[in-house]
Amino acid sequence: MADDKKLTPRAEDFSAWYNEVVLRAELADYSPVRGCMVIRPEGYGIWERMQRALDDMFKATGHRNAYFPLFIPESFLQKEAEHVEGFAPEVAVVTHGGGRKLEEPLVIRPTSETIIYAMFAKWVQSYRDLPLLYNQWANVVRWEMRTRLFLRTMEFLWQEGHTAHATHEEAKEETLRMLGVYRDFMEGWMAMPVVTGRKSDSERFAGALRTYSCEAMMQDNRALQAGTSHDLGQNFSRAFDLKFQSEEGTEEYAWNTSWGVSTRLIGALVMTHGDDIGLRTPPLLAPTELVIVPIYRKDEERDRVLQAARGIVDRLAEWDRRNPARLRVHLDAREGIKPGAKYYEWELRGVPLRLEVGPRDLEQNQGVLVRRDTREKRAVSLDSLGEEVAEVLQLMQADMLEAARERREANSVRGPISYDQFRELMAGAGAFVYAGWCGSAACEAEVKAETKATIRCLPDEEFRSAETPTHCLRCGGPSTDEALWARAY
RNA sequence: CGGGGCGUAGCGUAGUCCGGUAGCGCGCCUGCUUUGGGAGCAGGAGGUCGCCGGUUCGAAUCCGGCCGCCCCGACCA
Repeated sequence: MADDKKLTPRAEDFSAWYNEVVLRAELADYSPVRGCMVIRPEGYGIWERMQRALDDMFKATGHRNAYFPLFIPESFLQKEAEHVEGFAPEVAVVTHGGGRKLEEPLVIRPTSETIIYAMFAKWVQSYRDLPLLYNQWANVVRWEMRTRLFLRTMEFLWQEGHTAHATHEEAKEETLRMLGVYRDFMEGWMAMPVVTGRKSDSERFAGALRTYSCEAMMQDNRALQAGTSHDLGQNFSRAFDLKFQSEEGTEEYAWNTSWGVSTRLIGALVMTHGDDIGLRTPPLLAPTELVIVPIYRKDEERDRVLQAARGIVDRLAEWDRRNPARLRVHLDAREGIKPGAKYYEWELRGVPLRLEVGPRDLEQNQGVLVRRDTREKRAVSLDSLGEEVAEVLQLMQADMLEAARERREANSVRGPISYDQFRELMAGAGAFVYAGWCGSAACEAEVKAETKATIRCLPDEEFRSAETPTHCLRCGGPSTDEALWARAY
């Protein structure tokens, strides 16, 4: 960094900027173990708020939490052919325990389908036992070659939903319902717009019939897969003998779904909303929504201002008890640090609102309220502060989503595009390109080899272009699906 | 695992070519003065120069080996 105090600008080096924000906002730090990370309180606080919101949404759609073990017998993984093939290369295996070699090695879960459906098989006999709607909050391990803070680490935190149903119809509904829940969360809580759709076969989850995903655009115009929902068909129920007796008395295999989002979402949040000053946290996910910075010169002023600031905290707490907004307020009463230094620090951390309170303000029974997203300053009366703050926070939440949506649309390309134009675009600024696809894996692979871009998804109807593409982006043959092409993380 | 780069204080680095007292900025500690957008002054703490070995009177610097990290590829939430 040329200037120790400033971040590398996004336009100069997006990756460097991202790392600096994560480290300096104290979201996370590198661990002594290669590829692993420590999530620090600032980052974990965001994760806790994500967890709370998602968990409520899962419960509201009928799911219950459970916990399955970290260790899985190696043989379990072998039972579903595609699943082993997909995960074997990145699985960590425990071969020794208690000073002895294990008879059967244990894999550390890279995902829990196998052990969960093995257990489901024990618990399900009749159609009356279905559906089973489970979720678990857990850590998983995947032996990644190249890692990046939050986006790809060898161990990460996530939730994985696993369900079993009597009919494929019901399982399909569940798969799409949870994709919708993710979308609602990402847009409503993270203020991050996503494109939903189905994955192509080559991007499908190992062992799934169909995979659906939420794809978000980061500020470098690359795509980030933010969440996936899988229709597993009967692949795992057959592998683990998850059968039930139907109403008609016949023996049937259950239909499964699984779906997950991870701490990667914190990385998505940074890359969606961060600016050259630091993080910008959407109010609903901010561990602290409002920071109060007292301003004073002399000792006499300090006592007066701090007392008033504490009064404001109390009044907001009181206001909070009467209103559902649940304001999270912090008073920065540290001495010996100038107000300006505090501003920079809280802006780096992404706290949505700041209230400056000094002697001049108190004379007029007001404070200066500053928005982190627009940095707009406004004097507000201390009498109506609760209402004012709640209102601005709500507005910010909406504005941030809208700003992110506008940015995404400004960097999306629709309509006829030549392959040369496409290559140029992918080599340069990047974009979400909606274009035709002939359905062949070969074309998809060639595009990837030539441009590093992949099919992020075959977008759901509402995201498709008004004019359906007629030709494949790569081969020019007849298009069977409109695809969203982009370089991805 | 293939190609490239780098390991010097908590962080960022100079010094390495050409061997000779290990320096700077930020941060940290103490004191005083400051405090409406990153404070100033004074004093101070902190280093087996990644590790092991060799050459030499003498190695951060030269030589050999090893380890680790970063970037680019193949793999991925």
